[in-house]
Amino acid sequence: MKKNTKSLELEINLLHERICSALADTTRIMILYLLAEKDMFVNDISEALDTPQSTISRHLRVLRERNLVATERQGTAVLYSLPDDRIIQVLDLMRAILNDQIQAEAAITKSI
Amino acid sequence: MKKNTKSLELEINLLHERICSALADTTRIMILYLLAEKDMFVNDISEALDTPQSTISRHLRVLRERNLVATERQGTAVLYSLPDDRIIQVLDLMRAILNDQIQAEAAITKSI
DNA sequence: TATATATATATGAATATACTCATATATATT
DNA sequence: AATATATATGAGTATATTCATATATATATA
Repeated sequence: MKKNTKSLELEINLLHERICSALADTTRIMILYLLAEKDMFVNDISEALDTPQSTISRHLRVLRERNLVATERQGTAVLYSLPDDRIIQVLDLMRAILNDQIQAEAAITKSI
Repeated sequence: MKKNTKSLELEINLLHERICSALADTTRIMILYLLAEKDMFVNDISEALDTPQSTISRHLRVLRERNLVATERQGTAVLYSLPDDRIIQVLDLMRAILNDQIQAEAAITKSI
């Protein structure tokens, strides 16, 4: 009987990789944090991050393809929002780990 | 007075990106889940994943550089372990999101 | 209906990074 | 010397990023 270890299911690991890849970009991380505060249109994000609309549009596409952002048309504009707040929990948890790493490193540097 | 929004600190965002990048690879995700179950030597991981030692070693280096794995020499061998279980929490939370996405999609497909 | 606006999509080009494997060498330990 | 691992290198392949530009589509307004 082959043990169907959760950690070794290839298919879900590939999806998992796709989610992580979506987060592996500073611009997309910033977009997600912006959307955590309020829903925004593409141009709002483009201005907030001082980045061309086509570039933001590509990043949004990556996030949309992985269902990390949702869209809703409002008149001529498309409003972006977060369909699942847990992605912010994920990001915050990583930040907590990061902050601890930085503090641990600072402590080592100080003690030398 | 400039508001120092947590979400827009570039420096930490770059570190954040590096953590996410480290997770954005199926092999590394599998390595982390293996190490969540027990500490392992490089050759153990290499066998478990049926992947050359040099490839595993490169992946471990990526994880080590970001402090996502810790090392401890035991005789001639080097034992790898997880210094911070929260990285598994991060991965599990992503899986939960993924599973909900998959189920939502299945529900839509069924209803058509 | 015609026009303007907002966004998506497509394409090309330049650049960069990452992955894999194979192979070789260096280093630490027994 | 033998073992375990790290490190380095090269090659092939693949993917991602950015920007610029152009076009397509949906909607609102005149």
